[in-house]
Amino acid sequence: MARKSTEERRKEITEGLLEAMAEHGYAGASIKRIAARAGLTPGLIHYHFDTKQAILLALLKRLFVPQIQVLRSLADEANSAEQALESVLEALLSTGDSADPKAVAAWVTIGTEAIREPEINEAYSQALLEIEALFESIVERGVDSGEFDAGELSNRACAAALLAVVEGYFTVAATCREAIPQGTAAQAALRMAKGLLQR
Amino acid sequence: MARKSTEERRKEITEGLLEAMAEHGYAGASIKRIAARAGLTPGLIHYHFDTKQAILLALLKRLFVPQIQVLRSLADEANSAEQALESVLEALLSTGDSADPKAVAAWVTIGTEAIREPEINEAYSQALLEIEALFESIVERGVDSGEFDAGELSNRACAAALLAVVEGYFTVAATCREAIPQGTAAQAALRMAKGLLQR
Amino acid sequence: MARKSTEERRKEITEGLLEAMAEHGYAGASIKRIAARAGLTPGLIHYHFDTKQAILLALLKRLFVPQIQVLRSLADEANSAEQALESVLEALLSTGDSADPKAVAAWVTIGTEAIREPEINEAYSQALLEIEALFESIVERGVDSGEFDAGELSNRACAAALLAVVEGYFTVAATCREAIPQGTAAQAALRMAKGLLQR
Amino acid sequence: MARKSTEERRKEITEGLLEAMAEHGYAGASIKRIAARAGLTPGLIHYHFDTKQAILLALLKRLFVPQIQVLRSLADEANSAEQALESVLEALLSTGDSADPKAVAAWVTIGTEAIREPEINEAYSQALLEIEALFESIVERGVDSGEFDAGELSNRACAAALLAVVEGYFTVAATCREAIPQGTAAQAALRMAKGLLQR
DNA sequence: TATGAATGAGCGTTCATTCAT
DNA sequence: AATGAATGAACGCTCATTCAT
Repeated sequence: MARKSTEERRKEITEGLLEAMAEHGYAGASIKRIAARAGLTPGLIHYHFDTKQAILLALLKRLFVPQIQVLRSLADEANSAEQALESVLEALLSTGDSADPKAVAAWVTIGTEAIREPEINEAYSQALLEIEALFESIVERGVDSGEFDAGELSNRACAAALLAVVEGYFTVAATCREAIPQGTAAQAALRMAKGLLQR
Repeated sequence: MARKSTEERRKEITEGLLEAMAEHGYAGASIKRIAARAGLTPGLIHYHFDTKQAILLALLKRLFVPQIQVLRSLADEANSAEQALESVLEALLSTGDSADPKAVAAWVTIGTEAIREPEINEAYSQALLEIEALFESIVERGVDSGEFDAGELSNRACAAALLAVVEGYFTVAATCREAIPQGTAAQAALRMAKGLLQR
Repeated sequence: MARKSTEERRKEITEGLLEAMAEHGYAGASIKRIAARAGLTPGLIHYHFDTKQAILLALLKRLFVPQIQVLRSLADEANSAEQALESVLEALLSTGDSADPKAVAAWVTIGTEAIREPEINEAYSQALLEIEALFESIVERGVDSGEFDAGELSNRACAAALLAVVEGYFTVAATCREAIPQGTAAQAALRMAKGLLQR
Repeated sequence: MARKSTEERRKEITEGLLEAMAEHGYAGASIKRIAARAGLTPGLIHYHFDTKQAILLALLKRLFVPQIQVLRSLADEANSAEQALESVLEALLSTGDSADPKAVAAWVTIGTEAIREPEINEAYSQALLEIEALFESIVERGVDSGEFDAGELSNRACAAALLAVVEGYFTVAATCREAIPQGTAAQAALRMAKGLLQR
């Protein structure tokens, strides 16, 4: 086995978990399977990660961090709150609707682990809260500019609703793709968002 | 141990799975733990269920069937499509928002198992499709009566969006309750639904 | 595999540990080896014992409890403190000197585990303290009757010294039998004991 | 890392084993832990020692050789056999009673490894036999000078008894310090030795 | 000398399932 | 209908040792 740096190996291993998890779930993604997917020997996994959970946390980070950065850029570059909303939902849901199914399945699976593993919960909750905060900033911008009106709801409650829409499309896409008419997720979400925030 | 009918035992066992799953996830809900929660001996579990997966399917049914019946009644009894929408969302999301967290966690967990277990997927997908069909019938009723206008979206796409909202609130509630301002889920969902379907 | 009660199995398993430990030490006495010695399958070990350490504790008890009972009887039945001392040392050291080498090796091995495992330490310490207490009661009896005189030492310090003699013979017997001229342990120990306690 | 001579490194490594063993026992003293305690990298350990067992042998030597030399000097410098006995027991048991607990624990731990590892057994046995020989020479000197009388026991049997006392105090001190009233070990041992050898 | 990635066997433990009672 | 002992495979993880660098 050619020697590589820990950073390279860690990337390969999280990728191995992604693939193993898509096929077998988290519990079924055994160290042996992760290793096989990554083309490594099982013993090496624990040289680079202390625990299996640590791999999951690394995968969560790898899925989330680039995504949230893209979303923030899109929001920043938009000329209006409405445009920001549109491009963020588009970015999230053309993924949720049609793009990398493995990543979506992994995201949903991580969410389920987060229900009862405190450390996973902390990281996953933080991710959800960052997405929510992004939505809230867009809502606030729209309210300030007069584009939006949250009615009786707080900006935060609106942001939570938008977060729920996105997470919900992920869940449905991962479990019952046929329930979502192809290509309608982003459009329907945007329509709901505008309805939620209309003057 | 006094002998009980198979039906009573099956109910106790699915309840045991619900509780064990809330604490340990599906993989962690061992037969031993399920038995302990149900106050039974491990050997008895396999007398009433062939496999662990069969218990999960029974739990899914137990969670879903009464719920969909209630929802259908609410929709039928409503005087308008809008009122049907309101009472259905209210029924689903006052649950998703504040009611039995164990049931919500179990539902989300079952969804994740459905990603890769064909038999679970079939049952879970059918459940989602039934909820979607209910939403679609409400949308159709509203469109027919002139209350709603789905715009460029098909009735089905609108129903899928409403399904996503509900599932999304469940997921977020199960993993990061603090992300949802208390008591706003049903109201925000209704606002989105009306925006989605406004004339 | 014929079905037996837990109590029978637990006895077989502690016996398996005794034998595996004599040959491989505690760390080397793997569950697999214990099972093989006991003629059981590995999975069954953990049905009857929660942890490997629990087996060690059970073995400690099995080695110690009958022994201390015998010693107490011997002391009680003796007509004088001197005779009590003689029969107790004889009982301990004809064992330590020549009898079941596996049991002696196991005892010494358990002692070493007791250095750093708190639960083992508690049980092993209690065993040592019970032996010491027995010696102390004999010393006290002798002092009271005028047979013995502990000089500047407390009765307890004398008991500790006697305990050390016994434990020391065990250790030397387990590691370097040739260092002890055969059949001299009990006699030499008694001579030392009398010297320690002479008027 | 500045390069150091092999001899210095070997000393650091045996010291690392001593500390790791005090906390985790021999089996639990992994190369990684030894390296960490010694402030070295794991790979380097096997540059200086072929096997883990070789480190244990080196540690045994490091603990034993300086000690036996001191003891021999003390015996040589004494004006009488009795004085020799007194200073040797004092040197051994003010250690066993109160001094470096890590070294005592390590000594006892090495003894247990010696039960079943032939190479360790050889080295440990030799150490015990050298201590015994020292005691035997003191006994012989006393018998020759008329200070001592071994009675029916051989000089060797007396030496073995003294060895047992010392080893026993080590064991008890390592496992159940509270069993030994502080500061009494050397005094009680000497009283026993004199009793053993009295005219 | 020194590093730390890599190996593969083995560890204690858990598990769904079976089945004699 | 019920018990709980029994099975054997698989689990996450640790390990002494090797070796390319």
